[in-house]
Amino acid sequence: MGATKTEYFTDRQNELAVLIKALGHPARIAIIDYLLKTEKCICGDIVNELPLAQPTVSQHLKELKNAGIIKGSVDGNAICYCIDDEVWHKFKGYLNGFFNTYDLKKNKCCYTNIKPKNIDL
Amino acid sequence: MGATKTEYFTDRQNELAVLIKALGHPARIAIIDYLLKTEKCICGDIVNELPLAQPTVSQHLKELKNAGIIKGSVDGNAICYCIDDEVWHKFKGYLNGFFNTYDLKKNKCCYTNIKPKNIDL
DNA sequence: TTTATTCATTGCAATATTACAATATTAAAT
DNA sequence: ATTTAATATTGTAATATTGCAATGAATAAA
Repeated sequence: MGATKTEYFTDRQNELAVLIKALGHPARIAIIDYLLKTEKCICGDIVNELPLAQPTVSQHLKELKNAGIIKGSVDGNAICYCIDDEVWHKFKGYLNGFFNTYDLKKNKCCYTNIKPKNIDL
Repeated sequence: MGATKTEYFTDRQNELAVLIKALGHPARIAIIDYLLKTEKCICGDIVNELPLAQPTVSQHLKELKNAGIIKGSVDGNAICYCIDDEVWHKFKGYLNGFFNTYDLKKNKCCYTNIKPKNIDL
């Protein structure tokens, strides 16, 4: 035990979980924030921007890269990291499916619609 | 060391990371999938739907509840879980900010635009 | 009031994540 | 060739997550 049982879930569920999980840390949100707001996607700039040591940032970049969300290219002495267009749009599509489904459903939940007298936990 | 340094990040980065992290597991994606597709949001139905033992599902439900994504109400002998409308929309708003920013940016990344001759890692 | 039923909690083992110092690697500059 | 600069990797400690059997708590049914 201890390891996620990915074999029991659908490909979509696993793929989406990998992408979402990779974003599920404030440092990695901060990295994406930075890549979205600046033209400078050099690793050293990201390291300077974040309040973490260089190896820690490198590790977070690696996780984002493993999930496919960012990609890196050699730029002389430095590494340039940027968002992977294809993966980003796939990710966006998955999430749109999620959130649009909810809108269609119009929150027909038992708490608000079926059992109004129930006690909130 | 070992624990996330939340104090160094913005409230938005931390809040978003908590929401995203809570979704970052295929079982929890599956739970939300189920809540989105059915009217029956009874805990036991979720347990039957998932390929995991009851205590494990209970724990996943607890994590989604702790993050605020779902809420539960007592329904006699059972517990009814459903998506929290307010949190869900806040979540959606955060994510829209993310993905719309990228569209505006039009992927002006060093790899594709600035340094076309670089080698992909 | 027993006896089910439903769900949560506890306790535990396995595994994964987070963080960083120290070190390695690679390319640029001298 | 040596040194410098940028980034990755390794090793390690602390912490968190995943999963489940066993047990507990609360309500419903008998």
